[in-house]
Amino acid sequence: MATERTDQRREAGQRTRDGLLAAAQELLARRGQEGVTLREITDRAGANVSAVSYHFGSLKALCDSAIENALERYLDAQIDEVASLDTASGVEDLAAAFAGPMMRALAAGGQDLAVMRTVARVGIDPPEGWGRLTAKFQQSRRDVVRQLSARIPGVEERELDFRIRCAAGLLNWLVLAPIGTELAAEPPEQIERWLVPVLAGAFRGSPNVG
Amino acid sequence: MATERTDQRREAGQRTRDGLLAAAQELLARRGQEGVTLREITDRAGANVSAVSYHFGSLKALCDSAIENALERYLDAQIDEVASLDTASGVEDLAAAFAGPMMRALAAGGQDLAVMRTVARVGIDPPEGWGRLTAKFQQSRRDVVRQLSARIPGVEERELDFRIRCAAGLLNWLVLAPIGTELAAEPPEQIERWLVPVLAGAFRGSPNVG
DNA sequence: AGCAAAATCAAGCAGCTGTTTGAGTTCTGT
DNA sequence: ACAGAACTCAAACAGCTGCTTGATTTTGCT
Repeated sequence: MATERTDQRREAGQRTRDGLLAAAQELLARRGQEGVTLREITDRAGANVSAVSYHFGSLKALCDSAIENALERYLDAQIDEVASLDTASGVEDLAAAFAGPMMRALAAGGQDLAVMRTVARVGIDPPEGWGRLTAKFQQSRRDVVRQLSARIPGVEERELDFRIRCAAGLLNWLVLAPIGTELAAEPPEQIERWLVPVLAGAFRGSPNVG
Repeated sequence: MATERTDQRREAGQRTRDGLLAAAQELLARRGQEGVTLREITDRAGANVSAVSYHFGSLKALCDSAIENALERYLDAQIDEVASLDTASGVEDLAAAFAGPMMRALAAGGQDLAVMRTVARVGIDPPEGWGRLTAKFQQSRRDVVRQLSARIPGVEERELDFRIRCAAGLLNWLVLAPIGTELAAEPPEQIERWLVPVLAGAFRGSPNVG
């Protein structure tokens, strides 16, 4: 048979590897890096404890992988959504695009929400070595600064950057705190109808103060 | 001698009790409830491990006490500051008063900031029984809703309540996330000059959208 | 069929976790 | 002076932590 044929050993290995990643992400979202336990992950994934050492080297490495996955998925989604904005669109559209991935995950719940929670927790306790994604992270912010700068003239870039980080922080908070769960119980249209004005207002700032 | 005379035993007991509370709060602020360790607290406080059982009953009870202390100090400060607002003041003044305690703690650092971090973490992982402070917490929010409602007509109270919780979440985020540390390096006037417009903008929402 | 790589497994390791215990010290009231 | 309360302390406890080990099973290749 061709060497390209399905290698059942490697396939099974991939499956437990993915299961460990999924279980780790779920628990990271729920309790953060400090509250994650090796046995809890392996039990949930139906794997042996030594599978973690075998596939990832250590629990920390597994968590780092899970975090990196989550962060990359989120950043890609946000970068795409902001980049696809029409140049004629307003601040509200930018806010809606910026918050899009988070709002959808909030409404969807499940694993999507777990990914967002993991991302949000990383914003509080950043892992030591997250070098590979720092560039992508800063790119995302620079994209939004540019888009925002085109829509809100007369505010220097450093301040716009601050406002964007505030908006990102607020989104992270909504995903983590109980208020997010309450909000998720509302119909998705109301999430957007309530949240977008707040974000847009934060982007614009006070009208009378410089 | 009078029975009011200094009882050195009880005084010493109070001192280790307070030391344990302070150490617990410091560590709660830094690593959250999951990352706090009995021995780390007692080492930092220069006390014996069994002092925790003796004075509080358990590690969890000690943490609950520390959290309750922090939350009460914060809520009292915020309620006072918002209540002392002039009725002629605007949305920016309300935002400044609302954010006052947090902003000052951010600029001051040290133990004040640790208290705020503990408060912020509680917003994400609320302790099971925080019954005593639920009332004070809701009172604070109702006060701000009333003040905000007087300054922003035409928006229903439920939505104003949401905006206030967004503002509170943003403040909590600033205290916890690295951006807050960066912000604290700036002069205190700039913290206010940047943050108040964002909060006021979030309070007002979008001008063109209902 | 036979060999070797890939993957899984139960068992055990040292170290840390919160809590308990019983003896010890320090101070107060009588 | 003495009884007893208030407090501190070292030592031990069972249970959990992440990780390693050596054997075993499963699979692919010749």
